[in-house]
Amino acid sequence: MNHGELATSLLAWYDKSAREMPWRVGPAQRKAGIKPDPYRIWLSEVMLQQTTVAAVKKYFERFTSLWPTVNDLAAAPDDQVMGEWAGLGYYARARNLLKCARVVATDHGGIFPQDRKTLLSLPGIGPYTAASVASIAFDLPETVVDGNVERVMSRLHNVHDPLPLSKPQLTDLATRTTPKKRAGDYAQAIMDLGATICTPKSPACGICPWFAPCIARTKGTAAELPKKVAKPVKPTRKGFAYIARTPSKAWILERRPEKGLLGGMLGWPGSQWATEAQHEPPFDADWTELGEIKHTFTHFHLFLRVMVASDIQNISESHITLGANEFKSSDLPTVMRKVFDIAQPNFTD
DNA sequence: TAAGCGTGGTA
DNA sequence: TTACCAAGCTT
Repeated sequence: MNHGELATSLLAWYDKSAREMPWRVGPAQRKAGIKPDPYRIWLSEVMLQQTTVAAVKKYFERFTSLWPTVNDLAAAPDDQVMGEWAGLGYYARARNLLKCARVVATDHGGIFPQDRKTLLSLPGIGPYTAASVASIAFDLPETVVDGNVERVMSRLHNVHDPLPLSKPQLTDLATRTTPKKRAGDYAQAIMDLGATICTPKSPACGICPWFAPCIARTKGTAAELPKKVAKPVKPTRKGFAYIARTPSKAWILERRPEKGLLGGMLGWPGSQWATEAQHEPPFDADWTELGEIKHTFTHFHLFLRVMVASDIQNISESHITLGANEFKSSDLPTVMRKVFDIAQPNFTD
């Protein structure tokens, strides 16, 4: 089966089984002349970076409700955007999302550039997202290469070289299969295929539109591809988190530095996170230990002992105080929300 | 260039 | 319970 036939058979499958998503313009709608909104495509693609469709849906609805256009988002306050992103993870995405929105609003008159190279120059847009916006939003024949495409290509061509070493080869194979027409539908089709049929474990080869041409299926190696370089074991770190309020019942928090872990997010004052936990309170108080939370980040496990105190007056300038009307635990990154959930019963009024 | 960067679902 | 995994980008 040649590349043209591969694309044709995949598009035929997509025409009848495309999944519905809040940001998606389906194949029937496209044929009726409906074009996607580039802002919504870009926003969804940034949210979908390393994140499941199920997790993204609520955030996408919330963001587009609050900010229907890129100009609206560009005008939003940083703190509000970070708070709305809380829980979705990879917070550099939110910071770059705002930067990108402001570049598009200011330098491009609120109109997204269409070509892949200009898109690639924008904050938070890398090779995958540039190709996905160009193809899905503008129907340009660019090739998306995400984890799904890597997996599908490695199986279709029975590539046993491990990722990420094999990525250039898989990218080349994907590029040769991308059709000049209906590139947007094709990009979504191949990712749908990876997400629903050519899954990491137990692929459903029996109902795959590429059953016949798939070499790994023929050889019986589909489920073991793609090979990946083994990842190192995650180390464990420990620390303390400190929750307290002022006499007027305002919560005492801090804004984390822009760069690094949970950059730009709200958090509770805490100790260093190290091999052994060290009690390093942010201010003198009668601290009580309430319990411990466990949280796993991309590259380490964390145990935090939750300490509480009341009626704190000696606040430093590095702290942020938020009254009951201003503070929402949903503005916190998940690890900090876990800490709050332990402490909250101790603060009844 | 390889490491740093979240979270929730799943087996 | 742990390890793996998901529509990656930045430095």
